[in-house]
Amino acid sequence: MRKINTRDFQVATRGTSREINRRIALNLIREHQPISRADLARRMSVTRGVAGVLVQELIERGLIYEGATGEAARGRKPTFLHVRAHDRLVLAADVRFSKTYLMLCDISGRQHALEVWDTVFDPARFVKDLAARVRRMLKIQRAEGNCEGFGLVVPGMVDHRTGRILNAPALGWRDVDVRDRLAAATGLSVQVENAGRACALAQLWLEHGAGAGPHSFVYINVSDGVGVGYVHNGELVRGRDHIAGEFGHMPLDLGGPRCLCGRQGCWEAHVSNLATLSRYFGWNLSKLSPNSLHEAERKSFAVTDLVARARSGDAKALGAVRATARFMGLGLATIVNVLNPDTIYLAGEITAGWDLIEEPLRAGLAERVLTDAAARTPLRVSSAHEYPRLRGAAALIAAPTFAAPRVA
Amino acid sequence: MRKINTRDFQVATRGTSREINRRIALNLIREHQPISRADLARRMSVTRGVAGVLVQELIERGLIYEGATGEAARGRKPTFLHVRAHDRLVLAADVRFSKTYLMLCDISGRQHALEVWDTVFDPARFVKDLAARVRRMLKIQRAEGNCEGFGLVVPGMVDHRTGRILNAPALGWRDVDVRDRLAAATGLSVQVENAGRACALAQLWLEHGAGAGPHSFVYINVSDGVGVGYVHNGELVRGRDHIAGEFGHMPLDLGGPRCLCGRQGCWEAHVSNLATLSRYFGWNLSKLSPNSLHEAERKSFAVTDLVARARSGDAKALGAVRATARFMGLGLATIVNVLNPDTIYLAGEITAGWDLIEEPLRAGLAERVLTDAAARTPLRVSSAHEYPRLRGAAALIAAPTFAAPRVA
DNA sequence: AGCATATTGTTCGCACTCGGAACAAAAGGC
DNA sequence: GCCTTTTGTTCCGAGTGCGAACAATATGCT
Repeated sequence: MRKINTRDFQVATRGTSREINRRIALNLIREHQPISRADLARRMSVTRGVAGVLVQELIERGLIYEGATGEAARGRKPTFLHVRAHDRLVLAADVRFSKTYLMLCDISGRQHALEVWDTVFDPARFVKDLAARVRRMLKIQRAEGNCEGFGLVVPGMVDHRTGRILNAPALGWRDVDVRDRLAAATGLSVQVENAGRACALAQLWLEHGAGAGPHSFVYINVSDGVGVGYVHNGELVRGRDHIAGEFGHMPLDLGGPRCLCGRQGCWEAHVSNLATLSRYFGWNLSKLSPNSLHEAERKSFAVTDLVARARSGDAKALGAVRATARFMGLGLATIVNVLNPDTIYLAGEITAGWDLIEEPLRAGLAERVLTDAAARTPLRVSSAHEYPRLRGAAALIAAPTFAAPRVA
Repeated sequence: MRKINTRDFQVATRGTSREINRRIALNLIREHQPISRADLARRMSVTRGVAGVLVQELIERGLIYEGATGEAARGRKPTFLHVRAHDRLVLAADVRFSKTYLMLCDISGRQHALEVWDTVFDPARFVKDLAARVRRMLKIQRAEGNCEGFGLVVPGMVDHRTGRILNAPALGWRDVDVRDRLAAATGLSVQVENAGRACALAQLWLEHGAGAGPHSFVYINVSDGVGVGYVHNGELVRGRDHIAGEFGHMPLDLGGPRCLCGRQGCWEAHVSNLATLSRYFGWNLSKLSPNSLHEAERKSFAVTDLVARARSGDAKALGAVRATARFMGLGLATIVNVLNPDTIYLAGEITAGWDLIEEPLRAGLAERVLTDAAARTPLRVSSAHEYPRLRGAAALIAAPTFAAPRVA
């Protein structure tokens, strides 16, 4: 029951019905491939005649192709249809504090090439360097002129509409225009997005069996900070100022531990990797410099190691991990009470110890959730796909092909 | 950029384009009435021929009517079109702890009749009594057989799809089916919804100039508890278990004051009328019975009186009101960080003292909001329309006439 | 081998849609 | 009285889904 926005609507033309049905057909083929025209017609509840025309148009536009002939118990054998994906390439990049990742993949997220190097922090040099690597990668992979776009993922707040990076503390970037500069330097259409939201997009568009997945969910990545992406009705929620989903800094405890953002008691200050390690080492957060986590990293001791110690019988490590888990649950309770999503996906180093943390996490959740049904909200550790952020960057480019047409 | 749900989609038929454009036309007429066919055609960017057909069909369906002839500087004078509203009646009821309200109004929310009486708490007797009053009201108003539906608003969690009231502590109702019983007793189609969400619906569908209003907003009503409705993209967010929007019980302070829900530190426990009065009278919340608020009511001293005292120079009253305002701002900060709505509407007794509370409220908001832009999120005290909950109940029935058709 | 049956995929007429142009109707200015 | 302007209607054309008939292709039975 959506209200029509009378200041921004889309009148239906003669071609609107076709447009709608073509998109539906494309998505059904994507999720049930290989599939015949007749089967498609049955799934859409239209005649085979209509399905045939839709398929013809999708083939002409290069979105699908005819494959082998299938088997049938009786009657004429069907010709199978497939979505054209393996030769439709996109570029994806992920800028992090330590490293920058660049991947060439197809629109279903299958990797063709990958390159990793130390992050360049100066925006101008960053763009120049990245553009050069892009050109080289496209040349080596013989993909010049055959790349449909470039998705860039950044740890920070991003205005996806204008492509400006509003604030990325880990990189020291503030109000930097990366999209247009990168587009000019590479000749590609560039999309920029925040890391947490990108992961949610990857989950929505690229996960296997995504058709059967929920259309309203929250994706939570707990690592240096807490990255969150909120998808409602198959649509990423970005918000008026592009900050929607910033659950990391909601307070659990106004007088609680100091957060890197300068405030006290943020959820992030209770559950980030730094918070978990601090519990183990007895660090005093309010006296730590913002770079302490990277010091710990340099000492090459991360949450993954802490989980390993907890697993091998270190009671103090187990205690630290489970304490974090309880606070994770308490924060999730607010998310459940407020957004009441179909599913919550969890990611981050600490989820490697899911068997250790599930019980205290669910206890924390149950402690503050309002109904029994809500306490049973499915929690799923994000499937172990590699590079969810890069896949999200790819989804930025792939999604428009498959998305519902804008209507009414 | 919405993903098509392949398990629940709507194929376009021959009539889909017409359906879409008819709805757009209806909404444009509603928001710009009186309006001519030619003007409608210009606003829709279609030819006058198409607009003429759409208008003809809307007239045949009884949704609009032709009114007077307008004036024009030159040329043939236009015939004005209006949405038919004044003779399309709906019933709206609002059940509260003290009183139950029943209103007969038209689909634009204009009141025709109103009745108020002491709430009956036994569900069976409640339904029987309410149905009798409905019949009488329809008879007196000569509206029998001319009422398009019945919207019921309840203080508690409601499964809008099945019409079951899951939990309404103020009424002592738990898992009660009211909709079907009420539908059987009155012969009307009945819709049930939670109070906070109903207010949001009223704001979305019935406010004057709603066409110019935001399509993503949060409506917050602070009174006995905190009622919230969240509208995203012109659509009310209800959630998997129909609890979405329960911001009242997010923690500000895990060790904070005890809440009526049994937990500690909920936002509601900091800002409800009971919390505000407790600050003034020095009550100890953890020792209060759940009915303390009603005791205060019986003493006929409410937050409205507290605001009056604050205004007349009672420093302690002013302090209590402003302390609540700061906590309201702190909670709003989480809402802004998480949903980042276009606008936040505020309602409740304490907003009567908006000039007193705006400054500490905005200070609390700024304290925890992540960007300057977000701190500037428009806060608007809900326009002083009477009975927002009853108007919300009416909107439950009126909305389907104007909502966007389901497509793709 | 010949025929019935079953299934896939195509083709055609029909009713419906928007889009554009021509038209009639109604008003004011000269 | 005629021109100009604006509104509202009518018509035909091109594009749509829908149903039925059709051709193509396979299997099973006699």
